[in-house]
Amino acid sequence: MLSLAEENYLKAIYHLGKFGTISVSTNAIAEQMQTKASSVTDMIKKLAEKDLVIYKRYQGAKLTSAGNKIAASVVRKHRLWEVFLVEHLSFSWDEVHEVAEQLEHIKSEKLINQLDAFLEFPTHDPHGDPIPDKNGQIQKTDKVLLSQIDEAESCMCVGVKDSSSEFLKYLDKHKIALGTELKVLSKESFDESMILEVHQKPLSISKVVSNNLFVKK
Amino acid sequence: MLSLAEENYLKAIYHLGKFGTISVSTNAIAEQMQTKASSVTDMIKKLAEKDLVIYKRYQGAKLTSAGNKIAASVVRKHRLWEVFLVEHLSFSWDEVHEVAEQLEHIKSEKLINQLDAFLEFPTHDPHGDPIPDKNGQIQKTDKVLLSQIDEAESCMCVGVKDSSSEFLKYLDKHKIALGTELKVLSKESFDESMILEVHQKPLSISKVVSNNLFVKK
DNA sequence: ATTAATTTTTAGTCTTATCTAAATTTATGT
DNA sequence: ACATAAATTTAGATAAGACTAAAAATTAAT
Ligand SMILES: [Mn+2]
Ligand SMILES: [Mn+2]
Ligand SMILES: [Mn+2]
Ligand SMILES: [Mn+2]
Repeated sequence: MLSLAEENYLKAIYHLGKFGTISVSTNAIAEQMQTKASSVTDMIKKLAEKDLVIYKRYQGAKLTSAGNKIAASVVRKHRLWEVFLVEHLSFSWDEVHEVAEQLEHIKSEKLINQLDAFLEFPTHDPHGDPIPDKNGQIQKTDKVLLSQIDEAESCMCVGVKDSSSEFLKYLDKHKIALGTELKVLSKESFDESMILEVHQKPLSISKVVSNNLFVKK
Repeated sequence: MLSLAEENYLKAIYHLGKFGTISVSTNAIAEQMQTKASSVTDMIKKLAEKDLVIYKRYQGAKLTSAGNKIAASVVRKHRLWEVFLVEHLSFSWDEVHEVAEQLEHIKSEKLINQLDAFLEFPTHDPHGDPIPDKNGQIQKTDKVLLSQIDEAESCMCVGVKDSSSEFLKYLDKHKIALGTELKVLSKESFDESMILEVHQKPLSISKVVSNNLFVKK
């Protein structure tokens, strides 16, 4: 049984390693975990000892299939709890992350399977991120950043890249939620800002925004 | 903000101290916590430092009002989660305790208040134990042990003193649940066993059972 | 009132997870 | 190729929470 710290390190490597093939650098993990590189070295040695990561000195760490499975299970729990908080406890999407960070470490197979059923087997969390299945598999979607959309094209908001409370509140303010239809009226090449049509009204957004909003055509 | 260990010690003292007035002995806490007396001494010193318990060397520990409030809040969370697991996630009453031991440490005011509302403000957990309110107050009921009931009297099962999985499964087997009506047909003075009428059928139970079942007349 | 038994505390050690500072290895620039 | 910069690891320290063994205080028994 893994400690909370071990689970968090695996999750950090999972998120940074994107597709499992790349080795993640010590410094990158340190930044993600808000800790020091020396602490990371200690931990990845321990995880390597348990065959959860592959570690070669000065070469960073990569999840093994056992490590990937555990990390995916933690992410699965995190995202299922986020759905629960939004759907049943009236949390808004900018409030759930902190609590889910705690709930993701609760250890009970039955709990998570029953929660999954109670929520009617959701496929995505409130931020549009996919929920891994029991085997850690995620169904990848064809979402793309809003900044990639051409002028005059329409699309639907399906996720956020930056899920900070600040960005989510910005979206709330402008009535942009998952499922909202967007149309790109024009793009300014100078600063890469855009004018959108949202709910029949024009809205000017900066590149920071279009680069953090996932859409589907 | 308190650590998980600190919260568990406060809860142990809360459960052992019953009405808050009595000092709880180091050994009693050690047994409850499944740890050694020396570890308890270290911890109650730390809790005394934080003004959560009153500690005098060789005299055991007693919760302060601040300590009592925190302990009651942990118990509140434990019992609310137990209700959630039984009512919404199809857990049986003998499966909830272990998971609630973990969930009781999740820190979020909003979470617990929303959970309370979602559950429609339950007053008792699946074992018949009262749920403290936001201020740590519990409404005491007039429940009594089944062993105290006289021959020919009827009563209703309202709680269990022993909430071990073994005892709960024994009750399940004999179709005794909270709300079940019981009638004492006879009492054997020799071994203090009883014959009950349950669901229109006679059932012989030992003193161990009648001493661990709370009823209301 | 002593002695013996029990309870509690102290002293010292261990593990986990963190840190700082110094040493080492790898990457980069000329 | 060599010097310098950056990244990573090692060494040593610290804090929380647990343990064992020994000492001290309290309680019980004669
Ligand atoms: Mn999150
Ligand atoms: Mn999310
Ligand atoms: Mn319980
Ligand atoms: Mn209970």
